[in-house]
Amino acid sequence: MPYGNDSFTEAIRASAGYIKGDAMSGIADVASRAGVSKATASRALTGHGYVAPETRERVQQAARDLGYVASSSAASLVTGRTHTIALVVPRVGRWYFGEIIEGIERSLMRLGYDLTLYVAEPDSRDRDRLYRHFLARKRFDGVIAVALEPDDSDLESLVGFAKPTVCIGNTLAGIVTLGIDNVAIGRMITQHLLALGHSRVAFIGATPEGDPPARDVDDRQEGYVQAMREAGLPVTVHPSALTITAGYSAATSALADADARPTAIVGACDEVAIGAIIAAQRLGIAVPSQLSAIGVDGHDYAEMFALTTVEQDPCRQGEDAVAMLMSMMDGTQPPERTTAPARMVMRASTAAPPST
Amino acid sequence: MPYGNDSFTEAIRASAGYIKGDAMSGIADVASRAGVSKATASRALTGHGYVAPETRERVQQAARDLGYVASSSAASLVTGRTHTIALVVPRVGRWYFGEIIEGIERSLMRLGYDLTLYVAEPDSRDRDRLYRHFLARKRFDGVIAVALEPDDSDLESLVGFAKPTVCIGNTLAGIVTLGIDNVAIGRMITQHLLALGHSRVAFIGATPEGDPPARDVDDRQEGYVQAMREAGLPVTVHPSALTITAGYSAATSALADADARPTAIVGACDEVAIGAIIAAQRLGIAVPSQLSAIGVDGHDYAEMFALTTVEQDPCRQGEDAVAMLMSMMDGTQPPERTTAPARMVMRASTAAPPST
DNA sequence: ACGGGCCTTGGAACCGATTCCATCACCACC
DNA sequence: GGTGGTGATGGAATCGGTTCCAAGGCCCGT
Repeated sequence: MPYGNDSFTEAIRASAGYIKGDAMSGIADVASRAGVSKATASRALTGHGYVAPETRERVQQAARDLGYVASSSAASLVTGRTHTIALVVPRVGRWYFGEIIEGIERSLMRLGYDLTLYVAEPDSRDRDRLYRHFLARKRFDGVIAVALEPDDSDLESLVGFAKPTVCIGNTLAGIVTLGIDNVAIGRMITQHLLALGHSRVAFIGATPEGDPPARDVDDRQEGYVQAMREAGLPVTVHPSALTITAGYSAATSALADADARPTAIVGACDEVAIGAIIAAQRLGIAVPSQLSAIGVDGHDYAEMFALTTVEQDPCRQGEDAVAMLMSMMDGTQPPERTTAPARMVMRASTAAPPST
Repeated sequence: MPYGNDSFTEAIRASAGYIKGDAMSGIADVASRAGVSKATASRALTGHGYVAPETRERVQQAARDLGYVASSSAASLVTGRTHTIALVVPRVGRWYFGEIIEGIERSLMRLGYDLTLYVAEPDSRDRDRLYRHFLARKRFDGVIAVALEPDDSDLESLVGFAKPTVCIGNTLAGIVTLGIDNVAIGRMITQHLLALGHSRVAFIGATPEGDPPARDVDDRQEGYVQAMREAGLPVTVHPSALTITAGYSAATSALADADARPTAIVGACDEVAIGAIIAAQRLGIAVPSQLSAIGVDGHDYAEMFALTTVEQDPCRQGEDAVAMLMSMMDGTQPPERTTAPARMVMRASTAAPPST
């Protein structure tokens, strides 16, 4: 007798802790309990093809009775669908990424999809493994990538997977993209400060030397530079990682020289701007009367620090990305570039510069 | 001729964007290119069973030539292994959870495992779906759950999955658990304040009415209560969510009454303690001369706020949880309860109470 | 009454791997 | 020389679903 006979499998199941073969029944069990063939049972449960309503009900009842759960390996083997979405993020710690993840997760859960999470810094050596090994297995029906900075060969393999792909927060040629208009926002917040009368405006949050590139903040910086140039004002840029702590350090040194001190600071993101506000407080520089600060994101903590900022909704962007992916899987191609909404929120961290 | 004949599948593949059938070759292709049977090819690639070294090399070369990637659905169907770990967290935004996720992800990536992420608030109605639908599919070889608060029926199904399970940060009967000793830490930080001479010590961060329970902070609170009782001092507890913002609000009202104001605050976690420090600053209460604050976690921002705290390493805990899971899959049962290390870090947020 | 279309169902092929079992070669040792 | 053990390999069964195809029943229009 071939392996896999009943008593053998039964023993395995028992040893694995299943209750009297109650769990782990296959579609054949469901079919026989409902008095139909496997084919009909499958149709009844998946909803594909014709099944008499009365038969469907009987099959579903049988499935319920047995606690039947379809084996997704078996199903994917033949359908090619995994009901899984792969999500690639550079990190999970930052507020922005956390919000996106939660938005995506919530949507997927509603749709019955699993989320496979890959965390890979753009420059890390894990990245190669990610593309050649993990993504290459194609255990997903679609990919959402956040702030992705692939090199050419990465991009090639990404396209080669031939799966629907949506990128959040970064524009990549040939890939559907969703995100705010960072250049425009960089201009907008800078111009807001200029309109208040500031002329010594510094940008904090440029990508530090040696760090992986981050297109989104680079674009905001670009917007700042454009606005300053157009106004004929000098550009001052300070590198900083995108955390409160890093923003604090960068701002502390940026504010050190009392003579050349800026009267306003553009933070690459809210974390940086908040760090700058805290730095100013510690240095005894009043905000906003002596120093204005503005950020981008709409971070949870922005209101508490009375930070004027441009709010975006990354959670919503995650949900939208999922919706776009689903429509792509149905054959509808969304526009290659969607601009997510953002709106400026005035708070008490910006004001006219000191009259001196 | 049955469906699935060559020209048909070829057409499908072509329409899906594959390059000349170059990609998507099966193990049969590899086998025939290497001049061996499927069985031998499988053994050569998986490393199970006898294969002549020279043959193995030939098969591997053939696989490389064809860009062969095994179908994991097919493999799981027969082996029952998915090479996936399910992770259940209540949220991703908080620092603690983010660190754990990153630690787990890093370990799993090294091991070639995928991570499926489920975000489910303990009390949400998604929770039912999580247990009955998502986890029931058993598309994983093991589960890591963080700060899980399952009800009895949830727990029953969790055990019923008969898969290795590790819980971080919360003790559950019959489940392998990893985490710091929250009660002891609650006592320790309270006693630290008492030793400095404080007698009006308030705890901020009790679970607000109606919020899902959180055993870890409840235990810290329990430690605080024990220490206060032992010292014969009155207990004061303020509810607060576990964020800087919430801690700020809670502390603001806790510090409002200048007469009965505490001289020291125990934060349920660092976020709350930091919120309290900010609140004190805004109220013009000097830290630490007029108010001491202490937290738990070792948050990224703790140093910046000079916060005395008890550091833990959730990232490391994530890595350890993965290691425990792997050993369980090899048949080694780790101890049911492992206490993760934590150490107190003295900074400038704690001092003797004002002499008045 | 008959051909055609629509439901409904069952039998069997199929997805792509893994692994059991049998076979065979080879060597060692009694 | 025969027996036994180990290494290497291939054929075929198997995992558990999904879907193609054939077949039968029914209703409708002519």
